[in-house]
Amino acid sequence: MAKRVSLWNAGCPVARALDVIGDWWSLLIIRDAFDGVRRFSEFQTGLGIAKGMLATRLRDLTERGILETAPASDGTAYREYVLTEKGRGLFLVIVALRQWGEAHLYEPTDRRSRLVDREVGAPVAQLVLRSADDRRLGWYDTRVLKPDVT
Amino acid sequence: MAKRVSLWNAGCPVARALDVIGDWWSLLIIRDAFDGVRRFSEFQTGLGIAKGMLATRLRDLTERGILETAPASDGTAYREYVLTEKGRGLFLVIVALRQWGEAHLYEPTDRRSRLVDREVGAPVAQLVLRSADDRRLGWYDTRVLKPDVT
DNA sequence: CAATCTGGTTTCATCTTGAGACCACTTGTG
DNA sequence: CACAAGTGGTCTCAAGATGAAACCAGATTG
Repeated sequence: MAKRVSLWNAGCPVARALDVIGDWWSLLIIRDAFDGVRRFSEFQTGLGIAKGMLATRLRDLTERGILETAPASDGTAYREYVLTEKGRGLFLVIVALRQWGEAHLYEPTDRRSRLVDREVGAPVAQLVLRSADDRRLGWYDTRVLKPDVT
Repeated sequence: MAKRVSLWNAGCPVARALDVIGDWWSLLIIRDAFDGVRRFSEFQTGLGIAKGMLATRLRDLTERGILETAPASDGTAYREYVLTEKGRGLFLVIVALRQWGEAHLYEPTDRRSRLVDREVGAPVAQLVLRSADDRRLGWYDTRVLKPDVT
């Protein structure tokens, strides 16, 4: 049996998150959804994903409460896929991936999309992790506490 | 041909990042690396991953400059896998996933690991996106600028 | 120096993915 | 209203990816 392993029962939120959105296409679909893509065919042509894959991904993401379907906003009888509150919560995951990609995967001259402040049009600031009392924290300043062994 | 699609050439840093670390196991390996795991067998038993998979993942991550090998720190002749600077750059991606998981995938009563400030032992603050001039930004305050069509 | 541990590689069965044919229902066009 | 085209899928099949387990060489331990 080579069924894909499930991480759902891990006591680690990272593992559980990856169990839900950790596959090849999910985050790309969600990224496009943030960019305003809503229709099946838009996702399909934009991502170049096989229709079958897209259909199952959209169904899974919907079942997991990350997308929801809505009647088409243009008045036609078709459906649209829109991010739920839970799905919109993934915004910072996408931003973190984007900033890492920008910093480590592109040459300065490479063309790439940029995330800008809608109001001013300027690139957004780098994400920063802070402590509860607002000190700047690097990875070496933190520690993962295992779940309480109640 | 059902070869896995490559996203490397996308003009989108999110896609390119997912091309590098977007598969099932990579981020989990990296998470464990942040938690101090270094040895093959430690990764293997900790993750419950098949040895073959782990071997190829470690090789890929090393080739891609996210991990590097070093002589074992305990003086034996074995090797260790350690995050590079580029790999450590993924810290905020892991944190973002963790915070999303905590917020949306757990009941308040569920046992789970927590990320704390090493110095004080208190949970870290929520990540926040800010504009260049330090205003707080939500997803609706931002926009993705397509690459310049030079 | 024999037993065991570490860090893999290989093999095989099964699952997932990608590509494309096919289909029902909706819309647009005349 | 009739019909062509568009939308949103499902189904099938070949090939790639994954998981489990056997196997192995070199390092370490007793």
